[in-house]
Amino acid sequence: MARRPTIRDVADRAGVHPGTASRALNPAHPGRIAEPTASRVRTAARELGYTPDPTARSLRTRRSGIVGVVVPDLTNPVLPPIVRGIEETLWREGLACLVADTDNDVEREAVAVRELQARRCEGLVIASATRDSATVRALAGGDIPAVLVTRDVDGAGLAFVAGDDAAGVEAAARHLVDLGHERIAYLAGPRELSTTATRLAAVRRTLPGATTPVVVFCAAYTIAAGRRAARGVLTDHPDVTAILAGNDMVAIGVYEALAEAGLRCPADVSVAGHNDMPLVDKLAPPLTTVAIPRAEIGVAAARRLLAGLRGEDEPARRTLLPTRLVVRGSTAPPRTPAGQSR
Amino acid sequence: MARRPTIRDVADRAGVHPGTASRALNPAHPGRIAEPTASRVRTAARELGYTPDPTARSLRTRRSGIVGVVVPDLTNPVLPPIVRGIEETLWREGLACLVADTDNDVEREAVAVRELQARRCEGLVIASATRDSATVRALAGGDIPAVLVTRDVDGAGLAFVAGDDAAGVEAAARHLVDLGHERIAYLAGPRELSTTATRLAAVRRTLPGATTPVVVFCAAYTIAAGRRAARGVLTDHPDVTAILAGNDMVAIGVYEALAEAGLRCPADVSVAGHNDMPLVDKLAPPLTTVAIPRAEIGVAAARRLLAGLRGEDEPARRTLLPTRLVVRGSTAPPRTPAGQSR
DNA sequence: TTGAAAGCGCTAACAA
DNA sequence: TTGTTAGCGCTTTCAA
Repeated sequence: MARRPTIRDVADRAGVHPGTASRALNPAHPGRIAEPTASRVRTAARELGYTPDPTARSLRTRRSGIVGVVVPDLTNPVLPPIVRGIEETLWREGLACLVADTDNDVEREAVAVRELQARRCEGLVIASATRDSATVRALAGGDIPAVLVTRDVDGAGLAFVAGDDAAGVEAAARHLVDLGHERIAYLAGPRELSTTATRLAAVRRTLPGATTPVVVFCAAYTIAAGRRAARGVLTDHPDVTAILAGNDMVAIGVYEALAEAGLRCPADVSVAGHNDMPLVDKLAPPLTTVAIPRAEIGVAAARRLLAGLRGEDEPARRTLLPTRLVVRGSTAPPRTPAGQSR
Repeated sequence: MARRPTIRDVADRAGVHPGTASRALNPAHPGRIAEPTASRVRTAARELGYTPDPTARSLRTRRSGIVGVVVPDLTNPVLPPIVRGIEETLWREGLACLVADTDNDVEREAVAVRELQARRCEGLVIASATRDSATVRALAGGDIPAVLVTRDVDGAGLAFVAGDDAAGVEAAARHLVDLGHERIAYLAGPRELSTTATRLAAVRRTLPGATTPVVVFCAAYTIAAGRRAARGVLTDHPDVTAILAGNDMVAIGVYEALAEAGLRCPADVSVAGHNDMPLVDKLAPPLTTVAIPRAEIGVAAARRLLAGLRGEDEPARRTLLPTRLVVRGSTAPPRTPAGQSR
């Protein structure tokens, strides 16, 4: 037999009707099957090496067994572990992941979601390109469940799973204050990301009064943007003794700006980042940063989606997983007495 | 209309038969359609917001429009850019990627391939867990085309796309020799990977005679394995003045072992890596390494698969893309006169 | 050039 | 408990 076996072949071999064979192979469905019959069918299926055709099954059941995963940039080290967590968890439940990389482009995000829906995916996990994505917002109340990871979208009202950035940033800010820093700059990420707002709010909340931070927004979460922003801060606010960066890439940009300015870290300026991406513990100096539970975020997002697929109604709209401040060599007490400029 | 429009709805609206509507929407097929009719159908489709159901189409055409991408570990920084390149290229051709992460486990690799085939994927792009994967070997001469990326499988005879590691390693080795190093150690990767063999062979070819290298295999491409291997080398061969590492993670392990031993890089020992992974240019010292064209490898692999899908017969079984030696601060001339021990 | 009809492989409602 | 029948939405032969 050249073509692959169908349910008909199995039924013939077991001497039953295709419908019966189908039921025998898909238990727990309406219409119990006598054990001897079921066993005969299973044997026939095994002998033939039968695997149900997912396409035909999908057409009939209107379930594709496919979940769409939309990410802004697979190259961003935060995302692969998350995708991995999603993928493993879903795969274990018999769901396959179609992954789409939008390259941080809203247009491509729209195309990806449309394409995914055309392919009848049953659910979506999305790390959106921007916090005001119309595409994502349109998903709310749609016919398939969607879960946002890492990046929330304003007013979408969708399930959201991420690390508890606020707590992490708060710990980082408090750490700097405890070291004795009084002039702290915060290099926020790009305005179009929800993470930027979350982290910035946490900083503002944690550094009140005397230690009111200098805040500068970076155009992107990149080394170059961080370097530019840090240059500005060092020029305009020479009394700053600590810089809290929106993420690790930005923090590395700060390292570069400090080197350019002939300043040393942490002797002259302390620096802290966010994400604890690979190798930041090997930098000179090793970077103090906020570690986020990447794989767990992926797993939690997948679980949340599975709950949505089962029709469970929003048990928890927001799931924030614990983050952890990792203190390394880039933060130290300010060298100069408080209040004194360099 | 609650349900999504079918070809029937389009046909009704255009006042034609479904078969005609189908042909009008899929041009270049047998049976030309009169332009006015075609135009009417297209308008109707547009007005209804019709998108063909990929499931039904698949069932009929026996083409799923899905390609399987199997990777050993999405967390390995080499892979995401490759996956991205594959995914973008394929997506542009209307093919979607089902991504499976095998966690470097042969068993899971087998399961993933089986599952992917059950889902009727039309082709596979695989970075195999090991160079002797029976699963991958079984794919040769199978009914769907498969392309190997980065990691080859012995005797599989499948299309293979990767960076030209041999040339890269050769350049690195020659660089060390040119600097004046005469005792060079090579810390090879795990034996079960084809990259290990390729790179090692290149080293052996490049360092003949007097500079015959000390070779040690690492249990894995990790920092810890690199550290262990380097410790051994430093103890057993104190005259070694340069260490070429199987990849960047191993090189970082070497950095650690040197620090433990109170040796400095590059003053006491030069170190070079492979892959040019993110941030190795920010290490202390910045790592000399071989850069591989990651995204391009992904694109090339996808193109190769597309060729296979079109039935083009093996235009080029092996595609090796140019690598580039990036010289940074971790390599320098040996401090001690040649032949003299530290 | 278009219509008619069949069927991809499966499952679910209904009947026996 | 099992068989019968119909049909998911599409494409593609065959006829007209």
